[in-house]
Amino acid sequence: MVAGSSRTLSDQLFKQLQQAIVRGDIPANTRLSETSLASQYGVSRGPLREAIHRLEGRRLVVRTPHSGTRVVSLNHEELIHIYQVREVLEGLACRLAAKNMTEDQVADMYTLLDEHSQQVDFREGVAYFQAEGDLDFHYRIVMASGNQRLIDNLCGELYHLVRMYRYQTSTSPRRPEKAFREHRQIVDALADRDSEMAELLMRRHIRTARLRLERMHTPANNNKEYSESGAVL
Amino acid sequence: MVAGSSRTLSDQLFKQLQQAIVRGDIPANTRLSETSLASQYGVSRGPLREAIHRLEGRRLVVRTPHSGTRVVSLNHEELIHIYQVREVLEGLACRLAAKNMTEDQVADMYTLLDEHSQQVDFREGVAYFQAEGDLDFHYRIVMASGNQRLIDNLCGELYHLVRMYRYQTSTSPRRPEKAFREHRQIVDALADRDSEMAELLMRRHIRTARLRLERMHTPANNNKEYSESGAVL
DNA sequence: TAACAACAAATTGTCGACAATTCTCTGGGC
DNA sequence: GCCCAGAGAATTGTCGACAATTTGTTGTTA
Repeated sequence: MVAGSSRTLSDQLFKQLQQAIVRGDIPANTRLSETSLASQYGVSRGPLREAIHRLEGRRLVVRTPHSGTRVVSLNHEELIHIYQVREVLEGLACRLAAKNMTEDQVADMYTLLDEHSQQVDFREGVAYFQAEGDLDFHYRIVMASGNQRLIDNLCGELYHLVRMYRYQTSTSPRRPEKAFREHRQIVDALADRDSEMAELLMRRHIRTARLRLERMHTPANNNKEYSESGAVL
Repeated sequence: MVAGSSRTLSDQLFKQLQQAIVRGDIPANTRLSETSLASQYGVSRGPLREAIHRLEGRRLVVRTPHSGTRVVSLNHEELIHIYQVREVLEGLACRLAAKNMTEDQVADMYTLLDEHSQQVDFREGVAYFQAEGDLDFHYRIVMASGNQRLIDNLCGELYHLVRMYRYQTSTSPRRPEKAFREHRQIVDALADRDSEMAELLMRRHIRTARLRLERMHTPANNNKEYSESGAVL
């Protein structure tokens, strides 16, 4: 038991397993054996079962009675569905953030944009940095919304799933710059306290990503799980 | 063990407890003792703990380590937050339903409207019928969206919470008729396959309910749980 | 050779007991 | 009379063992 010293074993296991799944250490569609995992983490089956049940609540694993639990594996359609939900939820987050953000938080957003503007120029490893930076960007706006339920939905569930399924946007290498400009527009709207515009821009920003996903839909990769790779926004 | 014969004890307990909480048989903020509940339902603590963990995933109970779990109790602000999320999610559901609904489903919606139009006239017990009918109306649209994640979010979580916290709209007795007209407009948009209009109307419909909630906010009832009563939409 | 049935192995579901932590109540002191 | 400390009780957390169900295999039969 090395990291994440929570109060109870179940909490520790929950965090460890969640991190392992999101980071890809446990690949999608992997079967989670209770006995082997219990011995692997050096605990009994009781706390491990509870952790798995909580992962099920977060929709990170799927459980079938008497049969076993598997790490969630999204097909093309399910990923599109997630982006549809994400579009409206982040639109709401942006609208609320425009009202509730402090001036300091707005200033921090501009600082973040400056950091990203430097990274966009580097072609090496831009996918990874841009991906993490992008999630950071969205993360901050959601946190500033002040709506705890919205925060839980996005940061506690959807972002984990999105992080699992990042795609290389190989068809359009100029996408990072466009995404960056969109980010700038969004922050400008936040600074202006223009909540309507902020919601509209964020929805369009994510809708763009979804349409890109939909375009790479072929009968071949339908009903087929994706492998982890690059960034989409 | 009388009803809801699921495959496993944990499933049965989960459904029973969820129903008991939503229907108000177990009031909000009630402390759930594992031992007493276990003996009450005639099972061991193991399955009951797992059911409670799943309820925690659905956000119907709140658990504090080593201290116990309580039925969720929403204050005014949290209920507003739920309606904010509901507004955008149901807007999305309506937009998708306008595209995906079959002609038969549209016809069923008109049939449902006819049934409601008769109930609206009855002043006796109109709150209850209107409340259930309203949830039925929204429920069908969400189910027709075809987005499973959206369905889970709304029907599996938010609706249960909304059902727990229904308010008597005592300030405006003419609200049911207005709500009914709004429902009719929404169905018309669905029939026209006008997804933009459908989303806009549904969002406005729920926003109206939220604004009514916000108006009945006073310092007295802030941070105070509400009791179950009538309908808001 | 293919299909079906019975058996065996593995895995999950359930239970009761023990350990650790928290809350409460009582007693003493200021 | 009020506050703090400590012991006790109650509740939750954890564990190992047993029971029930599913799955894979093997053997038989058409």
